[in-house]
Amino acid sequence: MTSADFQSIALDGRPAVDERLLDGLNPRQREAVLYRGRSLLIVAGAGSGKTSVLTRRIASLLASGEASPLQILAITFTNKAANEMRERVQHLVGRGADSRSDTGMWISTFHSACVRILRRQAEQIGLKAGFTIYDSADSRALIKRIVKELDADTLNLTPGIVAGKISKQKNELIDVETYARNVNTDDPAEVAFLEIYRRYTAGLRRANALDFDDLIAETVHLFRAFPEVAALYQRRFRHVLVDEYQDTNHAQYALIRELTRPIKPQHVPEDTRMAVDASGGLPGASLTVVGDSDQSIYAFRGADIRNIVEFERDYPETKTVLLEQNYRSTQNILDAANAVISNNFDRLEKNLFTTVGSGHPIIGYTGYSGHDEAQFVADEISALHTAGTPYREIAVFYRTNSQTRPLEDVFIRSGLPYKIIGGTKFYERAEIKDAMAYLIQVANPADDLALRRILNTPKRGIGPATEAALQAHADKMGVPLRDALGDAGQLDLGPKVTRAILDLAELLDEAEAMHVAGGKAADILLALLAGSGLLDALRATRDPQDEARVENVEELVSVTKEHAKNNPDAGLLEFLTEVALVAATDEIEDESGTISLMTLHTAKGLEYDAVFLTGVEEDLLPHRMSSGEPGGLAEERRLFYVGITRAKKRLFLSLSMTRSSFGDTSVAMPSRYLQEIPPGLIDWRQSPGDATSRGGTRPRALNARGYAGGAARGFSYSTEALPPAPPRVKREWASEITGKVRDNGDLTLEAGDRIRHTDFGDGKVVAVTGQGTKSIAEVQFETAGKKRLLIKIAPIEKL
DNA sequence: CCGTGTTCTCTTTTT
DNA sequence: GAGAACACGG
Repeated sequence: MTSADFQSIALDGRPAVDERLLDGLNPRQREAVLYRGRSLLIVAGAGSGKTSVLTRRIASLLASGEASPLQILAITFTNKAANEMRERVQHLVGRGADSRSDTGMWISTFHSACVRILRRQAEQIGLKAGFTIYDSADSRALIKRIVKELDADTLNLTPGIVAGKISKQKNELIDVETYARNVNTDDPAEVAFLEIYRRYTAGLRRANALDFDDLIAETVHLFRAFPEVAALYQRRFRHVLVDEYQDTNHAQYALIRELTRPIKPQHVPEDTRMAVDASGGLPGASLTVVGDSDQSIYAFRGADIRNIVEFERDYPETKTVLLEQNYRSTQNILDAANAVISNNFDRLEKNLFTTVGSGHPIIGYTGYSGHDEAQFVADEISALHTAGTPYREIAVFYRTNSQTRPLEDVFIRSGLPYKIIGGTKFYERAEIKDAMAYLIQVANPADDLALRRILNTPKRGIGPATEAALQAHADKMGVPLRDALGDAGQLDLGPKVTRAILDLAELLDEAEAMHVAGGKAADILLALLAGSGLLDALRATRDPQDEARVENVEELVSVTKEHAKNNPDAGLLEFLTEVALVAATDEIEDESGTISLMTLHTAKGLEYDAVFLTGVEEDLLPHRMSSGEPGGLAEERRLFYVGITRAKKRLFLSLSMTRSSFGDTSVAMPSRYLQEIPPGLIDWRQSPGDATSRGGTRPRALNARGYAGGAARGFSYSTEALPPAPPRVKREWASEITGKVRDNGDLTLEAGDRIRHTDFGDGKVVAVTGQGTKSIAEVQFETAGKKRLLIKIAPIEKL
């Protein structure tokens, strides 16, 4: 591109772009595709077609010749989003957009992009290219060792707290030395934390390893310490685009900042064909960020909502485009979403609208137990499926992973095909981590953590005492543990143990030779499995679970083979990198005919015809843990908002009167956020009021529309779609939310007992099911018919 | 050193 | 209610 081209585009801001690229876009979206300038902020409400805008923007840059694929860097939140974007761009421009090869554009996550940069530039920051990426469990293990060494958990420094604190420092780009300079030496806890942080950092260094947060932070440090390295990437990436910008943390923000800095004249090569400015330097790359502060749900991970709210301040010449038209959901769903989110103050005013019409009402249901709630979900899914909704278009969301259990129980019993996205992942299974540890140790012999994991797996008689002896020897020689294995003969250990250690050393050496010679992950893994006897040991036991473990390890072998097939050039390192960075959503297969179960967090960015949002209860949504933190309740509300806006046609909100956690069950109350939805939008199959005081099966017509509650709370929403409010009717369950739930204590009933209910009068207990607080009595009333009542909280007395 | 049985923590969300 | 950490006996 010549200087003249650049100028003309910058001035009139309207490049000549093939009309077909703009097909079907509304004026705002067109503007977002076509604007040319230093920086662009696209505030994209949920479902406003931002992926479409982003892909067309990239395609238009390529099609008009303003950019070559090489000059594009697009950052997404997940690998799945990256793949999808790459495919769509490819489809639009009709040519290769392969980010894997260095000739293509980079469309990847923050973490993948940084690993690519760091593997190339590893020496500069004192690492070897084969560095290990520690996942949270690995970091936790290392921290745990250190905490134990220092006996630090005595003063509230548990591994979990320390891990969170270290992560926080790194996300704020505060390294150990910076932290040390500002530490309050009078506070023993802070001093202890500093020492842990120091040893943790040293431990990672020694192991030639980086944790998740390091991937970003170290790249920023690299760019700041070596301007000529930064210039390499600044010259290359002339167009930087960031998706889900609201969830970037400070380190990620700094990374973008470094990448888009103007390039100083001394870093501009003589022969550049790019447009230099008056001083001989190059202007910074153009930056496009897309985000929605209403969907910021990762503050706990350091995401800084200010990054988007204050974007215009940080990049003063920024153009802002607001996308409010929603192409995903029905008006009913959007009304609910708008009403909920409008309770958050301090936000960019935004109101989603659609032209598709109001659609179905939102369906609500209150179960007696988590199991009962799950049964409702399963029944409705069966009905939807019968009516023609494919399973893959149905999703069930929940706040915490522990809520999956009753859902799984019922789904299995109902024969519904489902897949849990995230949760206990394949790669977190012990046997997989064992096999992976062999591979990691081969790729990175300095990784003591990986070696310790496999030292005695499978059992070869190397216990804690032997490990300590090896470690002592390694420390004395100042070498990694791995190098100590070869010296086992000098350590005065038993002949059997010595033999075992030397065998292991030999096996690892052989595998390392394969790796150095460019061997494939699959071949190396097979050699390691055969040589170590890991599979044989699992096959030999009588533990029935080991059968599944064998299958899992075999599955891992297929994964390595599959990886080699898809990436012919990839070796062991590429395989390990990919595994380390897989995200929950990457597991979703679009073709599969299964229902997707996932947390609200992993639901972000996805959409389904029918969405079930379960566990809409106090202490769950908002989660109990969130109420203590500043902004916690607002973030939980955004989480609820994200969940609602995933639904295209049907939305189901459900909760339960009781919830079991920790083994025993407790009474749950409806979420405060339910009150924020205009009551007329929800058709309660069984409202919280029905479930507590009326025993269920209340005629639906009474619940359907027109309760006056809610409006009093002062939120604004379009009333046009609703019928006029009838004269004030008793608010069905408002008081139940803030007021106390009735509690019958240890009242126990059994079949044959006679009871009196405040609404239904006298009746006889037919049967009692469930345990403890969950027990339900089936009662035949003299006048009201048969009802199911939750014994602990129903308004009843024993006669 | 290994297996078994017991107690104790733990659940927020994740790249 | 599960998984990890610890204690104890072989």
